[in-house]
Amino acid sequence: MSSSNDHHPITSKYMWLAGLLKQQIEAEIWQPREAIPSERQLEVKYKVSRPTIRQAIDYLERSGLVYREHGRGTFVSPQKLQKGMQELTSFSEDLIRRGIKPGQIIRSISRVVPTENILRRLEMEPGTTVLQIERIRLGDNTPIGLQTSFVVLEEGQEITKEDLEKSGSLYAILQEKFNIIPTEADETLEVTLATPEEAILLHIKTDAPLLLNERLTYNQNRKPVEFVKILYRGDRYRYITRLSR
Amino acid sequence: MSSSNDHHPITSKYMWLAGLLKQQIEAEIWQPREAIPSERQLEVKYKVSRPTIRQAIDYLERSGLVYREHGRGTFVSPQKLQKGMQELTSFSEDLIRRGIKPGQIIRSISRVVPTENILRRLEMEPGTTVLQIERIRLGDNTPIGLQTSFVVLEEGQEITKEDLEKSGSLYAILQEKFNIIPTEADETLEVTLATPEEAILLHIKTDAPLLLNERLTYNQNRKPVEFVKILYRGDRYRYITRLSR
DNA sequence: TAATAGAACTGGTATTAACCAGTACTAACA
DNA sequence: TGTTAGTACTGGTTAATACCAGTTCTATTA
Repeated sequence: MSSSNDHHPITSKYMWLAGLLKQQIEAEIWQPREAIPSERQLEVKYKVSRPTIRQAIDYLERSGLVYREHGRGTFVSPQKLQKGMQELTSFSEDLIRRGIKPGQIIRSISRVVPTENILRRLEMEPGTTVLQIERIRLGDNTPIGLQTSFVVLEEGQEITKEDLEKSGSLYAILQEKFNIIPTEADETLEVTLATPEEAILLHIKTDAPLLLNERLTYNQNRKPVEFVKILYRGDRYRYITRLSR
Repeated sequence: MSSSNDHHPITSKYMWLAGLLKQQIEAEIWQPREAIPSERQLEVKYKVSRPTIRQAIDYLERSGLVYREHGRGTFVSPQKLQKGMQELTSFSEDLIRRGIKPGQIIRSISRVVPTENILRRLEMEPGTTVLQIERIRLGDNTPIGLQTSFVVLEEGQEITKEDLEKSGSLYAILQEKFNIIPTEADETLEVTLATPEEAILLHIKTDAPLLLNERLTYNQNRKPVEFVKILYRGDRYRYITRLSR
């Protein structure tokens, strides 16, 4: 099971075509709002049938790289570089994207029986254990957040401190070690004030305002994967997301 | 082929099928995680070709109503009622969904020349005017947010105080009066502290923590439609969203 | 000259037909 | 008895073909 391609594994002809077109769009062969070749033209050029062409363009449209106008053509979306911002991201992917160097201090990592509330949210049987990970998140080497994760793992599936220190990204480990792929998440954000303990860890004053981010993550089949609580320093973090309908 | 369906106008056979399946799913004909009939079975039952069946199921899958497993079948997603939470919503749609009665006090509505910063974000020519709307947002009749909207409107396109008071939703007015449909938005959330003026309007103390939500909304073709700033009372509002990749 | 009909493009929908690729169960085999 | 190979399901991919439905421009017409 070799990789050889990260974003668009060539598993099918339409994915190969989509990757090819994506490359050209990113190389700015066409300007934003400029039309790409019509489906009939692509059909001739790449010698594939129109259904396949349309499948490839469907994919690009869903990814937000192009938009279609009936009777006019298919056009390159403006806003280069912002691609994928709507994607479900991990903390480290998120910071890298903004040009900030991510870092972390792992405070603890152990199997625990979570509170009833968390157990219910993770849709688990009473008495089951989850992996709890407590981390201090750094941005350019200064603390910006306190994170506590509760990860649903079978008996025998374990993640070590070394795994986390090497990769930095929990999502990358889940995918590589256990083939668990987070695909959807419900998030809430609200304002809270720092407790004395939190204040010390984040190098701020007690009662300083914090951004509390709670996230429940699901895999492909809507099974809960992880519940996370992150307390961000109000003065050093801004949450960014993209919505669509 | 009667209507009886509001969200999915019957414009095509696959949409008709999708609506039909959606009704059955919502009527809980099949339990969550239970398989719906296979594509070949549906082909016979509804007398449509498999590509059409697949188009309908593609739509349902994107909507999050079902998920597919290669070699096993297509299954009903759990979590009824949460459908559409990932959608781009207006403030009022948002509150209704949570069972809170939305309300508003319109403080001002007028054409203004916005600041350079906002002009740039809305991708407009210098000197152009936008419609500025200042509102106090209410939840169950108490203030929970201060909202300032900057809406891109052509000369002649106007929205009156009466329009807003009647409908309550800016998005509904944009769609009905001018056929402008917001489809995507970039949002940021951060913590700020209340200025004396903001404190008075929101019935809180100066320097109380607030949740600042900025949103830039785009239409189908990625043209900016609206820039909004909303200051929420930290003690009365929790932001909810859904992410997916 | 201005309005209009139509041709020639664009993407959208639908059908037919094969075959590939996972999954799960069963019957034959060692 | 336990393993294995087969088979009959599932969804996934690709093709060839036809026609529908918007958009744009041009050449004809009044």
